Amino acid sequence: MTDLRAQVRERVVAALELDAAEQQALLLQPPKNREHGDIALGCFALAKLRGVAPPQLAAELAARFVADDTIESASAAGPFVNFRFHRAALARMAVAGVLRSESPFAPTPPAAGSPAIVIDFSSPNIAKPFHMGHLRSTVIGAALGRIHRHLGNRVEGVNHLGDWGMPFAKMMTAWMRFGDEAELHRSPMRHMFDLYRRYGDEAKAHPELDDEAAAHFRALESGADNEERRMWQFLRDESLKAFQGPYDRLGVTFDHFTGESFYEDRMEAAMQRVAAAGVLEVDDGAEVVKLDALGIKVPCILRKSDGATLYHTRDLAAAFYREATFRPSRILYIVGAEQKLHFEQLRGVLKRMGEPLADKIEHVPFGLILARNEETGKWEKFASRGGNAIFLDEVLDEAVANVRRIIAEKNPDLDDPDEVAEQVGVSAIVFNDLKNSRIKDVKFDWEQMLNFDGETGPYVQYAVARLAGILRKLDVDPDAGAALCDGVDYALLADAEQVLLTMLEFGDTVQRAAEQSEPSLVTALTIRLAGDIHAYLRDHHVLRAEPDVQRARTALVAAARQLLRTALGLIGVAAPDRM
RNA sequence: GCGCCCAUAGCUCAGUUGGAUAGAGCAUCGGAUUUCUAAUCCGACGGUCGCAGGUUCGAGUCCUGCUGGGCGUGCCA
Repeated sequence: MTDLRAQVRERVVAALELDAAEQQALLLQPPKNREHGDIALGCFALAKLRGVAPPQLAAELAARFVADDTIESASAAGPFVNFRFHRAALARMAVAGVLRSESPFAPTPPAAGSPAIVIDFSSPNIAKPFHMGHLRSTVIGAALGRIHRHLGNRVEGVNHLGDWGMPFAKMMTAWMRFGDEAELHRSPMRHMFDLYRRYGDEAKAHPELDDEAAAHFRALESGADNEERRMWQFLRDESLKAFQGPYDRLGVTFDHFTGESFYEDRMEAAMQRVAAAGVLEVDDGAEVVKLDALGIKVPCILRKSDGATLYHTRDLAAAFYREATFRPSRILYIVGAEQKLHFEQLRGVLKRMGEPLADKIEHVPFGLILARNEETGKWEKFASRGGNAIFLDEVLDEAVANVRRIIAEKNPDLDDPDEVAEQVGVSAIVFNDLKNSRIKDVKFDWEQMLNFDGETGPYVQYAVARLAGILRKLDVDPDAGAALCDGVDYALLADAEQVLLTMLEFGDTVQRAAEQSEPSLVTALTIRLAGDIHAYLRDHHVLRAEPDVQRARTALVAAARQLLRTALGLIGVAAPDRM
């Protein structure tokens, strides 16, 4: 609620002549019960600083406050002061703010020379199909990228592909042992997935396969132009081609496709830096950095006893590279919560080296995707090897097909049902993933995922479609923007205060989403705004309204549609005007 | 064993540096459509916020212990 807060804050600071410390303690919040006012100040912290009782300070502030043409009143209620805005001012801030593309409703242009936010996300392992497990990192990272760009930050989105190391070496081993040339060229990803499962089965009985894989990895890392290298290149190319499908459907793009292999010739320099800092030790033949002093019991291994590099080695080289190339203020790693230790170790190594870079490393963890075990009824982690990995395309197709059925039933005359079904279906899956706090596990439930009633993507999209429908009937260009503000009497929108107040929370919400790396805050706001709109439209007709009222409501409808589209856009959800 | 995360309505979840009477959706039940898209709206039902202490004027929120579930725990990523 950037605008409301700022205005009240300014007035309170002036009324009470607050010093810097007191201003820090000034906490403005929307009241739980909106009948109290539009924004409230709990006087507890402030009163403590001044050594007076909170109700007394509240009363004093309310008495000193002078109403103006923006803030209508300030009234004390016990230890709280409730501020109320003139309804016209509220409407003007929200509706004109949106339609005139003012901050924070429109993207802020990036400031010259501002530091970058690097976002390491998606990062699937090559030679494996893109499955549900990859969805979370992909949509959370993409949403955070858009949110930061909206705020005017420079963003470098990096797909840190798993195209190096043992997982890949295992795939290569499977290929050399069980691969079928014709099959590979006919359906590369399918064949690779079969090989992957076969390796898993065979390795149980024959652990020596892992030794073979390790040998293949050493051969690849030797840099020689050999069979391993040719295989690596082929599988990498095929995988990237295959991944492009899901990325296109999700509308996700990257600035860089620098996978682990990119750091092949940068790891040596990174190792030398660690050695030069004097923190590298040899333990059981491996080169490690001990982190006990930082409270991390497990040392960070940077080179195996057989000389091969590891995940940590590449992440360290990547951190150095990104620092030098992008000059970032933050490097966000959108990686599952189960890898928390990995990033603590990475930070730990940098800390022990005395690198300020350590504080820029931010692991943004998220919960697992769980499947229901039909026998026990309990939620369990997906066993990707057990063959119950669900391909993303499969889920998207199912959602789209379901939308297609609903369209046939509810809106059979729609011009482009397949296109709309794709938009709505894919969005439903993305929306569902970004709905809850990212740290929560996502329970993969077909029934719930395909139910489009209530707090879902289609619910919010439907609000946009209703709003667009009204503008269409009015013969108003939905994107007319500022022109729609002409001659509007904002006082006539007093009955839309719930919608307006929610709209005014947008700026603060986006800000918090960026700070906390929590896109679900934006998702939740779209649900609330859509709900407010749906409720408002029930009792407030636009087409049948008197001319003055119609003009004001038209502006409101256009602004609400535009803001919903902006907010949905941030989380990667498209909003068609008809559905 | 140790470390970390989670626990709020039957289910899935919100709850903003601790603040006013703990809120939604799903499910169930009841109602609203000659009126801008009923993928909607309105209402009802539903809570010892896992348990026990503690800090505080005030705790779902902070601290300690416990219980239950999950994840992780040197040569995988």
